[in-house]
Amino acid sequence: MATSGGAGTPAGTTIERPGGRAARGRETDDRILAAALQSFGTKGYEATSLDQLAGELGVTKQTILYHHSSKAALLDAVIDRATADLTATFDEALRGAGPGWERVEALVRSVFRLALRRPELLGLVREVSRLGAPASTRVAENLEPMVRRARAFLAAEMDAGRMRRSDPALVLVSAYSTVLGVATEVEVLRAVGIEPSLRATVVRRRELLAFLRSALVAPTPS
Amino acid sequence: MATSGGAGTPAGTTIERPGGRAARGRETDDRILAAALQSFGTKGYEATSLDQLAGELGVTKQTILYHHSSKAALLDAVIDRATADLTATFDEALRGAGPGWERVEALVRSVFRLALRRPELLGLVREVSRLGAPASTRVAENLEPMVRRARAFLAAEMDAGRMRRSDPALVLVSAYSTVLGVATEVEVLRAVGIEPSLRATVVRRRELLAFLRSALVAPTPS
DNA sequence: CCGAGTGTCTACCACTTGGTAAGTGAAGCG
DNA sequence: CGCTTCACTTACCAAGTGGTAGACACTCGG
Repeated sequence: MATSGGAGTPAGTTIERPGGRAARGRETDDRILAAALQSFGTKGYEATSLDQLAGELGVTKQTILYHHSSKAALLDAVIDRATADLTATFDEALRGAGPGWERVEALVRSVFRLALRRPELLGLVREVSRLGAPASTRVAENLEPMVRRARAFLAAEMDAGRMRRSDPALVLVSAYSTVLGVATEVEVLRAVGIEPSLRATVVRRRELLAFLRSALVAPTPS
Repeated sequence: MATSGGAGTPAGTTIERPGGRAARGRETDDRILAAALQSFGTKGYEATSLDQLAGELGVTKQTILYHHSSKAALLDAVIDRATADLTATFDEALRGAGPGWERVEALVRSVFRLALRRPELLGLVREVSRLGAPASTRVAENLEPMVRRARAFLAAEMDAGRMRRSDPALVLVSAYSTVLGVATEVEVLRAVGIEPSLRATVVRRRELLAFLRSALVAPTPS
């Protein structure tokens, strides 16, 4: 019932906003991308159908295919937007942070905030890494600058003797897995008897930081 | 061509083995479960179709549905088998291990061996935790004894002062995420420039153990 | 006011999905 | 022998899947 047919705006009434005709298209595309990100990131790519996506938007599937030539192309666009969001978020978080360990803390805080407020972003990363190439390659490329900076940071900290010496790339993967896991693996947490709640999440973040700190920071030569 | 029609055994020739008629059914079901585990664990549940699964087995889809009333039921059966395998593998690994940290090492070694030899097992765990209930509940229930033992182990080590004191459940999740991530997240590893190879895997395991050891073991009061 | 272009819709399409109904052949049992 | 049961098949089906073709409405530059 009326999933299509312009239920959003009264028939014939086209809103006249600055930008005019072309702006409506971009606005629709924005909504498409937002809904697709939500669905891909939480339900998964295969489990999301264009029909159902269109239904949620009050639009027909063909409108989606007008803006993105195929489902795969839509995923690419979603990835681009999501990775841009991620980079921006982390840049923002790091802008205010001081040097050294503070930066790690800022990043972890940022991830936990994302896990609460925009779980679909982290979900998409997981989903795409599961899907493999070519989608995963795209994510990797988009995040490459961030990854490189992170690796350089770790290397510098190790050189300065503030972090335990080892392969920065491997440490990065370990830390990544740990953080993303603790922040997002709801089912695993439930399995060990941790129900999701705001209070519990704060505790979890604190414990995770302690875990990471022990794992990374060089033993002080007292 | 000839995906169906008993291409496996010459028409009319029914193998007369001890066990006879009823044993053939169990054998087919074994092959079904093995193929389903493989596909669910590597390609994913939704990305696996019964038709294609049947094709690989040289059997019709209806044969699968004869043994398992639905795709979901098949997943349940696969989960039961996989979790039993996992439990057996880890029990075996722990049987020979000594006390304390040696047990963690034995477990990590075990996970890495699985990642190389039976990646579909670990893949299924990831996949199911992604799918959520009711499948994830089943995994959780099946692995509950193991989880409980692990938590008790951690608690005991902390009590004995050999491990850094903190919430055993949270430490378990952290360690779980780290180990499974480093062992199985091929795409993430590729993203930081680590191509999968046997040599690299050994190095990865050693570094991971160092990472875990720093994270978990209590600082010796020297 | 006209023609081009943009954004969206209706109407299809070929194909695949999980699942049902009904049957077939062989083995086991009285 | 006939009857049942087991293992499996052929033949379908309704409901989706991603994707194409073509029309319609509406806006804007000329």
